[in-house]
Amino acid sequence: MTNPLAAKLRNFAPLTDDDAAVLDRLCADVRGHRAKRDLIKQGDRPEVVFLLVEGWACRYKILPDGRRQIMAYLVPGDLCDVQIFILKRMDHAIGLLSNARVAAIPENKMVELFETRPTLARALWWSTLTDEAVLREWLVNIGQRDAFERIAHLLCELWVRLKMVGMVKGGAFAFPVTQSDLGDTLGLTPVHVNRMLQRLRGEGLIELKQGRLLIPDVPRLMSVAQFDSNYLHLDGSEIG
Amino acid sequence: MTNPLAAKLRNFAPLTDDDAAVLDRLCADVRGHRAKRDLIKQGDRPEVVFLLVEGWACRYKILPDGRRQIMAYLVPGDLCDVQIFILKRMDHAIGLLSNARVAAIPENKMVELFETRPTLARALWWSTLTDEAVLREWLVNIGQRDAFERIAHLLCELWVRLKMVGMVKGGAFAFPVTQSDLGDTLGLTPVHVNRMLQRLRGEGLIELKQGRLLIPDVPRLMSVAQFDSNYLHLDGSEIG
DNA sequence: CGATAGTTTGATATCCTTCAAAACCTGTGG
DNA sequence: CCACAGGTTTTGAAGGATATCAAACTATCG
Repeated sequence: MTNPLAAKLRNFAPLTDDDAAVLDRLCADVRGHRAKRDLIKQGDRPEVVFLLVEGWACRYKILPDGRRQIMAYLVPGDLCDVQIFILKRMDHAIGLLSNARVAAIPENKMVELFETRPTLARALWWSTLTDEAVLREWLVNIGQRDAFERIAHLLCELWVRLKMVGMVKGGAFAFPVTQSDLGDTLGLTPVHVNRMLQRLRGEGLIELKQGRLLIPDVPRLMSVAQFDSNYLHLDGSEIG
Repeated sequence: MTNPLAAKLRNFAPLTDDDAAVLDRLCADVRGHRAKRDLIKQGDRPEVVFLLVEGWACRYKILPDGRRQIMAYLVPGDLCDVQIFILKRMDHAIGLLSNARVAAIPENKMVELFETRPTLARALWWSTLTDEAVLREWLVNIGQRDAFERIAHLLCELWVRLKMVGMVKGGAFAFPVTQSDLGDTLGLTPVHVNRMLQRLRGEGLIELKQGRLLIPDVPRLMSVAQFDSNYLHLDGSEIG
């Protein structure tokens, strides 16, 4: 299978075969992990950069009283924390939402790449800047939209991001996220998430079966969500 | 007055006088601006990096139907978007919450600093990483806490951040944020913000007069907010 | 000193939560 | 290959936090 990070970065700028080969070599150390395991825990000292090759993960924080907030989804092609070595301790955890294959990239390889590969370096900066833009958009989502729009908006974003790495097939993608997870990302109870998903299905906006999510009419879902993909900065891509 | 950026960065690592002088020279082009003006608008092509020297600003986004979400506060010492030149267009705006003095730093000066001043470069990376951590914590705040805790948490954060740049005097700081602004940052109506502020005052947690906010008992406010300053990564500082 | 922006108050509506239980999957082990 | 276990989804009823609307009050600034 082709490297999902390369696929993603090509949405920013073209890469040479040489660049792509460098990215492949980054993934020398790929391992399989089971769902629900933590890749890093809150308080850990960061030792490597993780690259998700297959499966889904999330950043999350647990409050003292047990409430959980998910702050990002990581899908294939996503790196976590290119710069992380500057900080002494993780202020949040990264956990797996599904079984996954994950590459661990040591600091020195990362530094070397940034120093010797300006095109790739720029593309990686682009990807961290858009990660941040996604975070900002999630804040808008929770802060301003009601439950129905919130879920719709998140699904639109995931559709675009998975499209970038070629993981949307026939308008559908694998969706290993429980309604409880959705609640913890959107600041809603699982019960209410359930009712809103029913409404989305009822209105023909999504179909959900056996862990795959189908969006029959993407523009329609985008319009109910007031989704505007600008924040993903896909200038160099057909998806926009 | 001493450069607030230098003050801030010293919470990460000690700086030499030489380093501080470099930072001072960055602020060659400082201008006064009036409250409510935008420093940059959504869709603009970024041309300079802004450094807030005096006053407050915020990042915000306006939805098509007029709802506004504030996604960050910028206080003295805060830079916006060190890396911004990689992106073609701003996906959000930066507006002033008060009259302010702002330095505009051209791209080449910024690049030069990163290439010739490794200590400062590391400190600036630290500051952008903590900006991101703040954004994540805001998501936790809106997603998981109720209105009362949300406001309390935000005020604790501002207390710490302003303390870092020496702007807390006698337990109080200037607070030019309207209740409407607060509503737009916390996903609440101004009416409800008003009632929660009354409750905070009623319980003796804050005092608010003539645009200054006093926190008589910081640990107590932190405890009602479940505030834990870890996410600000103040390892090298007394504030923690 | 008037105009404008910001704060405060009250009454009513609603979205979302809470609690509790039933139904439904999915994977695992016998 | 079936049966069971645990997690996940679904349903219903009732309560609570926050929104909405509208108006009065109070600062602030030119």
